[in-house]
Amino acid sequence: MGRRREFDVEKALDAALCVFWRKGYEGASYTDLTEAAGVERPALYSAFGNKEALFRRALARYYERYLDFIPEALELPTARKAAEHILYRSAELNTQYPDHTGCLGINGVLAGSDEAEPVRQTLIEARAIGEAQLRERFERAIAEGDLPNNAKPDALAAFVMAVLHGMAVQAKAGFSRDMLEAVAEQALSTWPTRSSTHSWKSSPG
Amino acid sequence: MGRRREFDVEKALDAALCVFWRKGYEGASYTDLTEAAGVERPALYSAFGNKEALFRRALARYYERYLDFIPEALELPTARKAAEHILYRSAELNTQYPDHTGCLGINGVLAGSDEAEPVRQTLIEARAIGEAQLRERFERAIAEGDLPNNAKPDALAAFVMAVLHGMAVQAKAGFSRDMLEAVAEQALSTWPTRSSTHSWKSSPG
DNA sequence: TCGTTAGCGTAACGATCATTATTAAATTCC
DNA sequence: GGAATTTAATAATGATCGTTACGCTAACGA
Repeated sequence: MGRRREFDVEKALDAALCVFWRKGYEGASYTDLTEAAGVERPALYSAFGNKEALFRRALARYYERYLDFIPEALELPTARKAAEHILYRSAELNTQYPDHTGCLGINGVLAGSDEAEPVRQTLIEARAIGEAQLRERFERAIAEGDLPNNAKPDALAAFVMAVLHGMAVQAKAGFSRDMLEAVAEQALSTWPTRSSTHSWKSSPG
Repeated sequence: MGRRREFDVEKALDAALCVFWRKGYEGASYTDLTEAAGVERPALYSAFGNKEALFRRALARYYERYLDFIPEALELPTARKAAEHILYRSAELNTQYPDHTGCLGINGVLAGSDEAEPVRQTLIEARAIGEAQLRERFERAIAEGDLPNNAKPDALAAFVMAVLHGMAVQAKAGFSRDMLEAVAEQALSTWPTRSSTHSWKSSPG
């Protein structure tokens, strides 16, 4: 009995998911969410509860709709193939939607409101400067013969920076120094293989 | 001429730096900043300008006071030693202050206000679940002989997750899919060396 | 000692935040 | 068809946000 709902709850959730993905949890205002969903404020509240509950619903949907490659990967025959699948599919997911790049989980606490955009740009620039310094150092290393000629200094610098960012996120998640150093050691060492020959040249597809 | 300042501007900046480090840019309210600095609001405004300018000052101070190991590292004789120095010193920096873990630059857009702490915890748990799944998969790989017995599944899983987080941050900074795939490839490949023997067992100190 | 200048501190500004009372409209049951 | 009940939509809630008038106090030059 009673009046029936006029808007599609699933569509509204998808719209909210995209807003959270782009602006993060705190950066997404309820005004943003209602405008994206095309629904008035009390309608969203009655359908999902408060903002936190709505975000949790969006996060769950994100895992089942966009992070489905993780359970896929875990069933691949080798650990190497699993890691490969996750890394490459993540590279795709992080870049395929120009208006909400990155990962919802990270952006949830990494992105912010529009007013903070200048500060975000400053941090992005600072990050890029550090990476450029590292790349130049690696270019010098190639010239000095300290790195092989076929080494790619830009990819190497981007990789080290990625590990740095990853460690920073993990530290905020409570990782100990020992664990972070294990990550660093892994980044610096070769991937463990059964045979001691380690001549993979992986191809994404 | 006129009255001279009663509070130490440097101390106030240090206090603001710690608040930004812990709560991020948007998560740090002016009330938080003034309370940490032990200074009334207009005093902070007159000394630094607005919140954004204060954050930029804090960021500059962070680079010169805490990220001084980066220029240090760039002067080391080999690229490998440079990367090693940066990674291990970063592991230390990210964990040595229990009340403001991680990196100020990342936290600036990753941390948030206290009200969002439950959501942050949810994201941290979701991250940990993904890492645990990966670790279990790698444990199985060792049992199946697909990974060597001396492989450390927890470190390996943490490493892959670190690269994932790093890629997410880089995607938010505008990286293309190709660049992210280069990062993934680097993570999956061995570190390039002059000699084909790659038997580093690095020690942090 | 007096006028000028600048920092201090209270208190308020307008804007926006997430959340909800409240009233009007629509649908089902009796 | 009237009563019950759920949703829609307007508009307001109290709180907090970053920012700033404004009056008071302290220190300097004359």
